[in-house]
Amino acid sequence: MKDKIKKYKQLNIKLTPQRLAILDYFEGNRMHPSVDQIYKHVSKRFPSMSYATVYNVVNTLVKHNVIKELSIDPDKKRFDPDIHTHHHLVCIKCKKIIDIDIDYSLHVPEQALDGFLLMGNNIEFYGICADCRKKDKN
Amino acid sequence: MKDKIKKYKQLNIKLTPQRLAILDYFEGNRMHPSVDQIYKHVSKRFPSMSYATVYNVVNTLVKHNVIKELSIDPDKKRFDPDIHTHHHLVCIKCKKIIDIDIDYSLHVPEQALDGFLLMGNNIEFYGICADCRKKDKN
DNA sequence: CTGGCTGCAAATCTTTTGCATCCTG
DNA sequence: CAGGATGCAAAAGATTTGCAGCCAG
Repeated sequence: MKDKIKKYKQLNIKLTPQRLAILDYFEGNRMHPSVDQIYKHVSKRFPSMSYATVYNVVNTLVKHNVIKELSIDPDKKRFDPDIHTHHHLVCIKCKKIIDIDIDYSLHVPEQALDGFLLMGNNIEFYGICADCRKKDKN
Repeated sequence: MKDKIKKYKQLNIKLTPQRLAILDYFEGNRMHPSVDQIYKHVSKRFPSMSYATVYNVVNTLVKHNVIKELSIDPDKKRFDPDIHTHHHLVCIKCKKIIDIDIDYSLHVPEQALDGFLLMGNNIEFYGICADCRKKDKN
């Protein structure tokens, strides 16, 4: 508990109860939630929470590099509390996003870059998750 | 010209002037436009064109596998008339999207898949494009 | 001729903004 | 105590929908 607070303090942002609730929700959360999901979850214990605050908080956290904004779902932004480089399996049926922790070092030839300064890459593997495959069989 | 019509007829969709105008705009277009850009371009020659029609048409084309919806830009959907598997360089400054035609065969170990049925992957290389690098130097 | 398409307006959803009030540091 | 954060409502964008009239096949 104390550790958590200490960890959050390093972020150099004001720690309000709302922010702590959202940080707690992200803690160890592997579901890459949308603002909507964050709001629904956090507002249970925090009925006064507003969408604007959720947006404010996630935007702040993105700016401070605590979470990452994902553009995997074209319909709404989703957020990833794991900021170290990794990739994703994306289910095209239920839109579940699963972390995948393999390091691929992809080379792009100079000629293809044509002056582009390469800084990194995101790999999105798509397909159908185990759950959806099970459902299909029914 | 005839070829184009013939090609479009294979799509098995009604060919309206609006659809032809949008298909023409996509023809050989490498800029991965958003609905907004499509509307602005096509409505020049087609002042009666409405946003709803652009949305209808691109959704139809996506369903018929003529174009691909990209989720690279979290703020708006963008569309790619090149449906064969390829990847992208994405400029984090101007959001320009550049095609990259290298085939990477990425293996994911069974154990990481854990029942996930893998169907393909998209790789998004991010960085800063030549144009933006030039501008920065000024 | 007929079903599907267009165009318009309204509705919906996501995200942002303005502002008064509140509270952390 | 001050500056930044919250909460609310309103605004701004993106996208969808309902529906009457139109037109490609």
